[in-house]
Amino acid sequence: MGKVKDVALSDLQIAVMRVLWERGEVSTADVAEVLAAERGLKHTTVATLLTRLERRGVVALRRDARQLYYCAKVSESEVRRSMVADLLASLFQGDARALVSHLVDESEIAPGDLARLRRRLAAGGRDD
Amino acid sequence: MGKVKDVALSDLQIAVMRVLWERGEVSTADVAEVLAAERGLKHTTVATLLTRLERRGVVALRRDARQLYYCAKVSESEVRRSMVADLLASLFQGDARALVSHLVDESEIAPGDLARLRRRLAAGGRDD
DNA sequence: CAAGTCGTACTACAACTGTAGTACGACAAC
DNA sequence: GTTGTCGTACTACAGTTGTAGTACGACTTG
Repeated sequence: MGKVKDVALSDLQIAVMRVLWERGEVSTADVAEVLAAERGLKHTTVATLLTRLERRGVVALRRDARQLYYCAKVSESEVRRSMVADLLASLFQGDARALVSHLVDESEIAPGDLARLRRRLAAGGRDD
Repeated sequence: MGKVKDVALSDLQIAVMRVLWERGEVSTADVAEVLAAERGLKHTTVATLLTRLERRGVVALRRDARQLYYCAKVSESEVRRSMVADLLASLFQGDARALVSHLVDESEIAPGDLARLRRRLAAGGRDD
C-alpha cells in the first residue's frame, strides 16, 4: 500500500525541521541555538518541540552520552508534496493551474521571468 | 495602516467558508446541510464552527427572526493570498518560482497544457 | 393553550500547539 | 568529594480545533 505520508506541519515545526534538513543530524542545542536566534525561543521550548516531532514520527532520535541528536525522517520534498497537495485540495479545488494563475496574478511570482508565462498559460489554454 | 489580513484557516474552516463563498448569505441550516453531506457533521457542530468563525471576524452574522445568517467577510482570494504566502514563506523560502517548479516536478500540474511551461521556465531562466 | 419541533447558546472534552518552568541526573572543576 | 553546570524529562497552561450533547426559547400544530 502507498507509503505516501501525509505530513502537515505548522510554521514553527517547519522551522525546526529546516534546521535538520539543512544540517543533517543535530543536537537539541544546535536547533535551540538557531531557533533562539530566529525567534527567541528558549532551549526547553525547542526540546519540547523536538520531543513532540519525534513522538509524531517525523524525526529520528539518537542518544549519545546524555545528549540527544535528531534527524529528519521526512524530507522537505515530502512535506512540500503533502502540504501543497492539501492547499490545492482545500483552496484550489485541486487545480494546480489555478494556483499558478494565482501566483502570477498576485505577483508573488517574479514579474520578470514569469510574466511571459501568464501569456503562455492564457494563450496555451486548457487542453486536458 | 495595511488592511492586509492574515487569514489562515483549517481545511474544515475552508469547507465552511466555501459554502459562504459560493452561495453568499446562508443560514446555519444551509451550511449544515452541505457539511453533513460532505463530511457527516452534525448541525450543532456546524453551528459551533460558524460561531467561532464569527468570533474570529471572518464571517458576518445577521439574525432574522430566530435564525442566523452568515456571510463571508474575507474573500476566497484573500485567504488564498494569505495562505499561499504563508506556505511560500515557510516551505519555499518565499520563492514562488520554486513552488511552480514543485508543481511541475510533482506533476500536480496537468502534463498536457503545462509541460511546455517547464521548458519555458528552464529555458527562460531567471532574470530578476 | 399544550406539546412537539427547530434553532441557537452554552458546555464539554480530547488533541495539538506555543511557550516555558522545574526537577533531576551526570559530568566538570575544585 | 562537594558544587556548579548542562541537558533532558516531566509538568503546566492557555488557546485553537474537531466534534457534539444538552438546555432553552420560539414557532407550529392540534
